[in-house]
Amino acid sequence: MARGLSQRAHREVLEAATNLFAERGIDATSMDAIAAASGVSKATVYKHWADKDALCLAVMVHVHELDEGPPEVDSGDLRADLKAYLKYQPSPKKAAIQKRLMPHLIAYSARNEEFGRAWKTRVMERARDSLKKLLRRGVDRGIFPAVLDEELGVALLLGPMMYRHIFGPSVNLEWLAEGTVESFWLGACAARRSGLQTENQRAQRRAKKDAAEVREQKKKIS
Amino acid sequence: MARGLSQRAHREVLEAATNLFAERGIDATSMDAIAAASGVSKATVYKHWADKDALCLAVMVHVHELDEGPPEVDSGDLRADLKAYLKYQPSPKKAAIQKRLMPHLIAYSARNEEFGRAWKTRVMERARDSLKKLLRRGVDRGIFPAVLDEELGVALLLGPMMYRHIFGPSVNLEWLAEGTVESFWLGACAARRSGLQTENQRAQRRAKKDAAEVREQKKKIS
DNA sequence: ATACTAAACTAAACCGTTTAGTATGTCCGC
DNA sequence: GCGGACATACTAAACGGTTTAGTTTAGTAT
Repeated sequence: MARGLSQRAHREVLEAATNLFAERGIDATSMDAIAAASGVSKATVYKHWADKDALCLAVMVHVHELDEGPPEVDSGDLRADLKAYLKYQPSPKKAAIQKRLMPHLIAYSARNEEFGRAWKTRVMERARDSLKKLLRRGVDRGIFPAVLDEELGVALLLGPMMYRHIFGPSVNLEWLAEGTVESFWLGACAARRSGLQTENQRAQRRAKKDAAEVREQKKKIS
Repeated sequence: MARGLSQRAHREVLEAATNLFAERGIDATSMDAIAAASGVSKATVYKHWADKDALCLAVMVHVHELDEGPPEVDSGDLRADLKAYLKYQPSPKKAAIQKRLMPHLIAYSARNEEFGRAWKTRVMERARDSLKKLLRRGVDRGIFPAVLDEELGVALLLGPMMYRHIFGPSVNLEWLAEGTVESFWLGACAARRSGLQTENQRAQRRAKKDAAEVREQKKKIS
């Protein structure tokens, strides 16, 4: 055997592609431009990735991996932990790149079905999982109502941050995170007191009950 | 003189461009494709608009004008009105087009600074104004705390809907709207009871006080 | 007189491949 | 351990074929 693929070239191309994508958009960035910017020959780029889509996916994974995500702390003060989670920003520079990259990723996802699915699950699933874990912590400690819908909770907490991300970088991040958690907190606690139950919860209970009945039926048949 | 520019051609091209943009994205839609789809010759398209960017802008304005926005009802039940507002979708067909167009608009805005600002203010300002009006109604009727921050309220209500719009069309719109309003409602009422005051409110009060002092000073001088 | 169509045309950009030649890491015989 | 042989990743450059934005031309319809 002989040499393996150059780590250096790989890294350099990813770096350049990330910057160019963030700066000009994905469609407006040619493979030639990436090769030129990275100082790696185009032929080599095509040795590392089959086509532009593959490179694109790699860039997204790369960017995503750079972002180690918010630390999962448990300070005992859940409300503070939630706020800290929403306030988290990866790093001064990385944040800027991610911010500029996001719109193009969204658009690209809208056009490329497969890529879109991969990206959404990969990127969002982590954030959602982390948040869900925090929410469950609240339920376990009896702070939130036991029937709290996790999907809804994630939307309520992540939504406003996304709104800001796309439409209003004018609004202060810290302040928005505070307000979002504060409102959610009050709402959740109020819901716990009143023993509220959402439509979705009811639907899920119905579904569960139906499933149970179906199982019952099947049992009888077999 | 002779004939003026054909209204029919103008309309037809806008229509075709809108659909193609929504369907394939802006970059992936060629002027040839637009001309072909509209049944208008390419030369004529270039008689109506100087270049692709001009047509692009016209499409955005066109789409935006099509959307008449949610009706401003006042049923007496504010909570129901809020839900109705968030649930609103323009029309079975228009909604689909706007939904598909949105990601591309976001990306286009990210690349075209000037267009981005114009679009964001145009599109968002209306939604925000409508929502703010609803919120003020709640404050006036003593349902929400008097110190309710409108900017925060808009983010809390619109954010989750946007989150769904981009990441989770899987989540049911009606259900999400219900949950969002319900949580906001509980949170706001709880805040009213506890007489809460957000950071931003405090900052604004400080600013107002400062401004008043400045005015006082100026008065003395003049 | 001018808005239109249809079609050809230009000039440039793009993706992805290929070619020719260079550099570099691995393995084998010694 | 060492040096040459070999395999292969690399560079630079060009190329093929397609696609694009935008123009032009010749002719038709209003």
